[in-house]
Amino acid sequence: MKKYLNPKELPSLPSAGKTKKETNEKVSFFETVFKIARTVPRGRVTSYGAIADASGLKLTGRMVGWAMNAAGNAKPAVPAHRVVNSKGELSGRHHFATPTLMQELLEQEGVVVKEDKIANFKAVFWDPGQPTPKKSIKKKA
DNA sequence: AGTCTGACCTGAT
DNA sequence: GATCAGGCCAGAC
Repeated sequence: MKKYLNPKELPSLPSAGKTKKETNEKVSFFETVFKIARTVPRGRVTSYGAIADASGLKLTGRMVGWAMNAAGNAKPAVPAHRVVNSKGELSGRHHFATPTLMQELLEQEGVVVKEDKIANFKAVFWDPGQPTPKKSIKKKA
């Protein structure tokens, strides 16, 4: 539930990367997430958790989704539409320019979306940490 | 410095 | 099998 009683605006969003001192060479985890997100080939989708794990950092699914927010501001554009939750649902579709844009983009890439969910999620799933999917979607350590 | 949020995930009931 | 609750890290007020 949102407690934003004050309609000031959306909850502060990091400046798409350079939140602190951009003068510092230390890059934000945002770029890391973007880089992995771009690793997903066309027609494939991945999950937030997978990116978080593949990032090598201690990032969690929330951080990934959060970073995806800045994805729209990142350049080149990050294929956030290829990133869904572990259930294969287009959880972030509502955050796109239009709630249907995400599905449209996926369909354009050949991904079958049904009821805001990836039809053959297991089939189109792509693990950034394991580019050679055999059969197991879960890649427990 | 403390609090709250966040496009989530996993385990437990 | 479905629903509930907790936990996770990082950033902004």
